[in-house]
Amino acid sequence: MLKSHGCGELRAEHIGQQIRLAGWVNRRRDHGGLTFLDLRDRSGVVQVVANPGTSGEFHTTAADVRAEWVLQIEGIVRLRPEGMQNAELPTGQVEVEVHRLQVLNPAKTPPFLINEESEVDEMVRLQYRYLDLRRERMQRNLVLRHKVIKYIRDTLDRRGFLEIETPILFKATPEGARDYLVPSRLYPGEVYALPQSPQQLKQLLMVSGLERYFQIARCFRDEDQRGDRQPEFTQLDVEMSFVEREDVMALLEELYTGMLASLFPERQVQATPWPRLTYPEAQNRFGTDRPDLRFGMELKDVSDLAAGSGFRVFEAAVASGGEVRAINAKGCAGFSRRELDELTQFVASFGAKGLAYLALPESGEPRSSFAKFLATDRLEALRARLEAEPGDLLLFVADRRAVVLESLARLRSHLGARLGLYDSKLLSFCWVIDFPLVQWNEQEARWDPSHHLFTAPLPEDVHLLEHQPGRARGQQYDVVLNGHETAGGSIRIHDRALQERIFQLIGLEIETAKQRFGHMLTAFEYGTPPHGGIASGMDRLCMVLAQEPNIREVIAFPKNQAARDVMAGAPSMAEPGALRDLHLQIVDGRPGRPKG
RNA sequence: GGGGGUGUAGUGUAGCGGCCAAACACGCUGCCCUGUCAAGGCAGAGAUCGCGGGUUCGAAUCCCGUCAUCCCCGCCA
Repeated sequence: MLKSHGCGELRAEHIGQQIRLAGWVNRRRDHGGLTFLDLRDRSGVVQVVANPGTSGEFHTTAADVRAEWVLQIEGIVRLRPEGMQNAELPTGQVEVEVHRLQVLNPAKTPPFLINEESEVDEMVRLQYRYLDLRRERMQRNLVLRHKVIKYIRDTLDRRGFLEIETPILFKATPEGARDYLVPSRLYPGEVYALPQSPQQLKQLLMVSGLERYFQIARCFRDEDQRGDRQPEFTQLDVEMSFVEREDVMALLEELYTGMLASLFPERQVQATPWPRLTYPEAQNRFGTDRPDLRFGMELKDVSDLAAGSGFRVFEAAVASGGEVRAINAKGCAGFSRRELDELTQFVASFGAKGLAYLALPESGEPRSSFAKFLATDRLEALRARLEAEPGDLLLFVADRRAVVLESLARLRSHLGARLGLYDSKLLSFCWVIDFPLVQWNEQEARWDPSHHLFTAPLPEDVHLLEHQPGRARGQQYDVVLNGHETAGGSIRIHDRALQERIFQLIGLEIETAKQRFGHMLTAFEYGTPPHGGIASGMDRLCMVLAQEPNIREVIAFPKNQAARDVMAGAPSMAEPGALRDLHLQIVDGRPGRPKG
């Protein structure tokens, strides 16, 4: 080893020891006759001192080095002189007196500062990701991610789970997200698909009798990006045999609760055990199936008060089968016209045709877009329902139910963040259960599975499949963390006949199903144990734990918004020979861009 | 596919029709300096204001287009 200690490990107990260090120059403070170098490696930073008296010729070398040069240093750990200790630094009691200094590698001046947490344009960070990863923030995040995954592996191992790898080259499934396809060289026109998740494979492992499987699985989906969505992402994938819904839920809750206690004891969890909401309850109270429970501002149905109120917008919505709902933005009665316009524009992007308001100032007359149409007793009833006090601002959307829920749910999160209604360090988990098994797809005029097509219905709801499929609940469960969908799973169908009824229900011809899932259906005929599982997004979990605004900050080499790797320049144009091998011809599209 | 924001030295920003052959901070280069730790002092280099076109007597500044990037909608079983 080129070093005997990590820079950040040195303490008073090392005083007097002859040691070797190797690392990067974090900072140089040159006083002419005396030169300080902060030497950095993954373990931290320690001050190194060179002067002509103790370091001889190496003092000159020390004066010549620059930030990010790679050095090896031999020297003695000294107690720092009285008054020169640095309480800010874990190694601040000591310093290393240089006896020998070797430049292992000089460095160009980096495009941005490595040694401080300055804001840098993300494109530059991604282009020089290897330098960005040298910075404290990213090292901290990667360590956090490692610890999270290590904890999961250790704990599941102790609980009898096997970690089993599944193929990256697999079979395309037209349902769901767009697949990444890999053309086959050996079979013209045929393709592999990268898995959107190991869903089918883990169920087959249950058929195989492995009973308890998990994997830290890379998943691929060729859809447009978001701050919390990358083309490839990592899931904790779990599947268990001979379990019921409660068993899987208990496993994941214990796993995460234990992890937080063990790795993040300082982080406050809002409630344990995690609250449970049924899907209808989540929809009704928060307008979404991934409610952020860190704050209130629940949606209140005021359709009954809106009907026949005299305000045509409200009346019309209710009369045509829609709803009127409202939220109470506490203390926001002072919002300006401009601010209200902004909120209106905000909900408009989710389909709301308008945003009615009733502002109740501390003093003076209420301001409202509709109050003049309403009788006093109706206004009073509205105030009462929304528990409005002087200073509050009530915001109403009247529309189709789906639009009302969506736009108010979004408005609620928007306001929650904007008004700082919660402690951003707080962790608020909840379960959402009892999802409808299938949802009506208006465009295609058919029933679509709301989770996936192997999800089992609740036993007591099976009879509904025939005539009221929309009312049948699935044995599905989602974990929501601070408004982010963090995990989701279900008990699967292990009965061939029931599986075929589901195919029938969602309009999947049995022949088509056989083509796509024949291996599954056949497998299920050979003694399938009842089984279920869950999958949890590691990137989103780590993002929340690291308190980062997007998952790129917890991924070593992420793609940008346009799904490009700006460091390596991927994707890039294929060599003509490679295309020929793959039996491919480019018939359309822009020629490739030069790599960044 | 659509909407919005941003683009000015290496980095972060200011300037938003003439006072700008562009300012500040950090970084960088050189010199001075033996107790600093965001070291300090002095001197200096570094930008055709993303790109193209237009309006104007005059454009970093206004308009159009384009590219890049971020956020969002659609999409993501």
